[in-house]
Amino acid sequence: MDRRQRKTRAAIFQAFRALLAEKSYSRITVQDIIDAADVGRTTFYAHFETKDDLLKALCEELFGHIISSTLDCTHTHGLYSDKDAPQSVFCHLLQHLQEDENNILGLLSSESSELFRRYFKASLNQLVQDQFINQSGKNSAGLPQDFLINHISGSFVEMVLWWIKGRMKQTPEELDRYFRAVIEPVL
Amino acid sequence: MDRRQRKTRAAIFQAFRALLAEKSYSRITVQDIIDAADVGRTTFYAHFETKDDLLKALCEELFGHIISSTLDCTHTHGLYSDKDAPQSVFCHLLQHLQEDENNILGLLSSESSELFRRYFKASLNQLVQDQFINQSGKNSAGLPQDFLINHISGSFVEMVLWWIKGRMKQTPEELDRYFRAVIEPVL
DNA sequence: TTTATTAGCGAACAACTTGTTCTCTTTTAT
DNA sequence: ATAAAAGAGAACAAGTTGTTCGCTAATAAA
Repeated sequence: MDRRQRKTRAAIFQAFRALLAEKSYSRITVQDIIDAADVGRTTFYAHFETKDDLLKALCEELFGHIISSTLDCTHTHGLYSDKDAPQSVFCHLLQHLQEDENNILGLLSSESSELFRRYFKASLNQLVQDQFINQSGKNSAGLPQDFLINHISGSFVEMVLWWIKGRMKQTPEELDRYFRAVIEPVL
Repeated sequence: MDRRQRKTRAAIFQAFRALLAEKSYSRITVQDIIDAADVGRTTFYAHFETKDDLLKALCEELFGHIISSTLDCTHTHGLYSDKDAPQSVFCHLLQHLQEDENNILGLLSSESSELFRRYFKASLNQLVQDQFINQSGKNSAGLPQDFLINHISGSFVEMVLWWIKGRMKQTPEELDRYFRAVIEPVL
């Protein structure tokens, strides 16, 4: 890929993140983005079809990175098979999120970023589903598998949002304990 | 209130709902609404400050109705105190949602209706919080109370969305059973 | 190093959206 | 019957979107 393209793409992403940190997605205009990124209008539309397209690309980049990195640690530890492992998959995820604080969390907490939430959850769904299918074929209490998957990833997203709104006072380890407490009983 | 105002307000609400059923909130313009409601531009802005304001009003109307109706039944049955009551609070809620299928569910499932989700969850939060505070002062496993409240209402919203996406194949009673199965263990 | 290719710039553009401000007409309450 | 309130309708500035022009500069390949 052309160096110019890389630079432009990076500039747009960075500008977009900075803007997302200060105002809600729906109020950010393409004009804002190209002003902040200091690129021409034409250039923006050469890279992305729409603003939504940009958000999608950003989500894929961020979550793709986090999830794949988390999946790596899955090969050694199961989802929750090793009950007292200091590094459960979800704890790993939370740590990543904490590290990416400036990038991701502003995004997630900003109102109306429904698209962002959707990508986050979609990534989680896949992660959880992989774990369920590869590991335990049994679902407790006759609950539909997709219901359970949805419940787990949905609860996780909700928890993370709650965490952010509360200014992230808890450590990833604490949060992980909370999450285990409400999820393990249903596994 | 003036009869004209009532009629106008109703027309706008109805037009708004119809539009929400067919396209996403973010793509609905004020122009669409006033065309569908057949009211003047001035009239719309005399009633609502912005489009968001309209959504807020609609949410308050819909959820206010459902929640308060559900709260009534709370006085007889506790949240889950009467374990096998045919009418738990959540089941009650789900039945209401099913009845309002055409109105509410299209709204909730439509993409980007983050505001709508927020109001739904805010209403639920209050409902759950009331139950928690009035009823049992003990939270299991040392989980923070607001975490638990968030977990419960968040899970409920997620479940409802999952329900809708899956074309509402389950009955409210079935859903209620699912929900109890994943929530009761943490109470 | 030269050259063809590609990316980006900047301006202009039509089409649309928003929210406001007029004037004029109709409905309502009293 | 009449004053007050609500709505219609048109016009408006300001802003947004996505596209299309040439024109310039960076890049990769020869």
